[in-house]
Amino acid sequence: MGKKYSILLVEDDASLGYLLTEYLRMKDFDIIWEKEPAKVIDLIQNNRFDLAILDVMMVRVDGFTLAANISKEYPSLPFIFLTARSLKVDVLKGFSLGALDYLKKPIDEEELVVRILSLLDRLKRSSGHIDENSIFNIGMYRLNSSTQELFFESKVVHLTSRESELLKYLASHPNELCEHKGILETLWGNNDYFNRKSLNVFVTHLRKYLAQDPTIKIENVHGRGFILKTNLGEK
Amino acid sequence: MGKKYSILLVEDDASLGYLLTEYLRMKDFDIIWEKEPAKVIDLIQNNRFDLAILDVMMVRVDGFTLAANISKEYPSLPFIFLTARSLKVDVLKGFSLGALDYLKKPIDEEELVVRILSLLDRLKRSSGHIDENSIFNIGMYRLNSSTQELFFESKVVHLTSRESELLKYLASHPNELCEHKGILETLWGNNDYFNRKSLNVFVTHLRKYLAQDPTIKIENVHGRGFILKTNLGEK
DNA sequence: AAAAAGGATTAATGAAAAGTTAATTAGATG
DNA sequence: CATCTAATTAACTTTTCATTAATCCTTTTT
Repeated sequence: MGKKYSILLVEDDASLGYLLTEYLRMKDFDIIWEKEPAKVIDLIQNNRFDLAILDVMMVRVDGFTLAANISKEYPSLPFIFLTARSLKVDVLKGFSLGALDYLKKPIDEEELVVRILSLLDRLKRSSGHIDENSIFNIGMYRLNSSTQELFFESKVVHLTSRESELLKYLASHPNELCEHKGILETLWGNNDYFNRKSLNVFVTHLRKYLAQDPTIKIENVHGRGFILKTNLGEK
Repeated sequence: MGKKYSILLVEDDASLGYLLTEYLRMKDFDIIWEKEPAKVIDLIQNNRFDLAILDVMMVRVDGFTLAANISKEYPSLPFIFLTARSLKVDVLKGFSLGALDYLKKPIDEEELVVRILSLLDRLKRSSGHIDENSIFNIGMYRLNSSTQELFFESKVVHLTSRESELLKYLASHPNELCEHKGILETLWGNNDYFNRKSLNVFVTHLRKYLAQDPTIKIENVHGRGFILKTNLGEK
């Protein structure tokens, strides 16, 4: 399955540190807990982290200074703050340093986890990889792109992989123009005359499958691409 | 001079809505405040937003349901929740619906702004293609230059690429002289006798499309270029 | 006022794009 | 190797749209 996310927790408070470490580990993160801010840069140098969680109020060094150092050396490492200080000026400072979130104590572990996952999933997605979501509602149809099945009322049609990929692509951007280029590069890896011809064939296939719901339609924009329109005729 | 971010605020509480609208507008966001959840989908259809801010507890519809509807039709529109309910289960639900953040009342406006900016700046960076401003209001018409659609009342006209590009160019400089040279070089890449003839043909097309609103008009300035005049007849 | 240049409008043309159906190729499976 | 399946290619039709042409109208210049 998906690889574990790897997280660096910098927290000099023993009980909170222990609690979070255990909880996050239970939630299937790879987590390293460092109590000593001075050792952090070294740690980052020798490991690959997806995210750093920094306490703002630590005894030896404050989290802001630490964050500044980290992002100077490793600007691509995302980080969030954890803090008892919920002074407004601190929140603003946290974000101005480039933090992706700023959580106030008392920390709710579950909330921490969903915030972390929301952040990391989004980062992963934006860094080029396709989203894993496999169920798409398309008008009265439903596509399961991992089984390549298209449901309508009680019937099921098994799509071929190309058909399914194309429909998934369109359904991921409903009511938006999907340019030829984007489609071809995503599905075929390149954009040449013949693949373009292929694309037309698959659009025809999909239109045939989707013909039973008049509120949706694959439209062509001459010379540009296709749009999957939903909600046609709604007021 | 980066482009303004465009934000949809859905909030049925008049005083909070007013406060946030004014504050965000002051902070240089383009903001549309909608009190009526039922009208939201329509608004999204007719505008381009960078972000939606949804109140969770509204009288008619709850924000979660609204969010679910929005992200079904427009999954690429990012949204965050704003709420008095800080029940843990709600926070979790909010994120599970795909929210990018979940802010608890009382809202600190400054914090709201830095969180919004943090989100949007990151989205912009990651999405590669910053959705060029593609919606233009032209009198009673509305152009979506990305899908090449021109809306008037409930009707839609599909423009050709040239028509759409030209109207976009004119609408980007309303009430200003657009010189032949500029138009031709932008749309055709060069400025010769035949392209100029072509330009005239497209101006005629656009005039025909835009004929139903007497408050706008494409005027010619002899020997120089064209002007898209808006607000004609207003005092 | 006549001539010349610019502009508006409509229609004809031709090339490219899209749509469709069918044939072919390639890859898998047994 | 025979069979099946799915992607690609081919062949052909239809549609779309930018360009060009033709004609008439308007503005500017002389």
